[in-house]
Amino acid sequence: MSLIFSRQCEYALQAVTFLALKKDGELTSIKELAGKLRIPHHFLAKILQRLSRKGLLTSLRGPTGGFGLAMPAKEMTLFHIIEAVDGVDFTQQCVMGFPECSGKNPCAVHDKWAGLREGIYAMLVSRNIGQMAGEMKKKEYQ
Amino acid sequence: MSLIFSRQCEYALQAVTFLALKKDGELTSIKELAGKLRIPHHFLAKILQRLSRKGLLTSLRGPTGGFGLAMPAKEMTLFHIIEAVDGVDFTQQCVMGFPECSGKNPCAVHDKWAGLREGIYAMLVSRNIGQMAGEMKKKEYQ
DNA sequence: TTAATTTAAGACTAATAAGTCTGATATTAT
DNA sequence: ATAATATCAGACTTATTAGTCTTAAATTAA
Repeated sequence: MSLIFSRQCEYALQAVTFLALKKDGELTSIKELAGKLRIPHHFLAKILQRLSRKGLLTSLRGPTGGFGLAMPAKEMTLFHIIEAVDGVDFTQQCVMGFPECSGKNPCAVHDKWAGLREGIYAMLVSRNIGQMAGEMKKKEYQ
Repeated sequence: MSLIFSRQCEYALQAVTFLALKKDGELTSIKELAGKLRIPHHFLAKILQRLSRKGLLTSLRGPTGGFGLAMPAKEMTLFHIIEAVDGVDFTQQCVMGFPECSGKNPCAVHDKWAGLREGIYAMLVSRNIGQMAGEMKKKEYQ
């Protein structure tokens, strides 16, 4: 299997995008999120709690409780989420896994990959959750 | 964790590159490969057998036996190896994992990612094992 | 022919990611 | 106060990937 981000990370992005569609300050329960996004309830809970501890979400217990964005959606980049959930090791290692590969001793795709990776990074820091949510709204996902 | 290719796939690329450094038609044992590349012997065996079944390597049993490339190194692309080991699902799915995301109904990074993915694909089909091996030789890896 | 060496094959274990379950704690409304 | 509802926390199970072990079959050389 080839992939870039973990399933946890994908779920995180989807959940946060969903939250960005809500009114400012409004809280959404795990139950609603899990139901709408078809994500296992308790699994999603762990992910949201993690984002909460990282300061990306706010949470409140009890009835009327739930989760909400801890900052304006336009300020929360994809990179924020990915960094919090998966970490950013992919910006370091050799794609081909050659142990000796480095800037001083590059493999044959080292420089090419560095360029592509830079492109991925640029995408992740330039796109924000607000844009993701905007596209959702436009296409009438919900 | 963020990654692109599985460890099996990385090992495969390294092993095939090593084989490309050998004289044409020369066979190399798993023992030598595993030792030089620091890959678990039996794990590597599975990988090489798979590449063999896929027609990318030739193999021979017994003393003086081993594995060799089934085609000229210049004709074997990175994509050949990756396709054989990991498959090429990454060329299909939405990076963010949005289930509804498609060409008709793109997420906010759909088109941007399509471009980056195309760049990755282009790299994989344009670079061959001969080039990887050439870089190895030049930098005196062995 | 026999012993040594190597790939072939598949069952087995270990590590990690994904997902489930249970109980505690906080908050709200009755 | 009490019941209902929600997050919080952690142990637990399942699925997948990584890695190990054992035996068989093929090939070579003495």
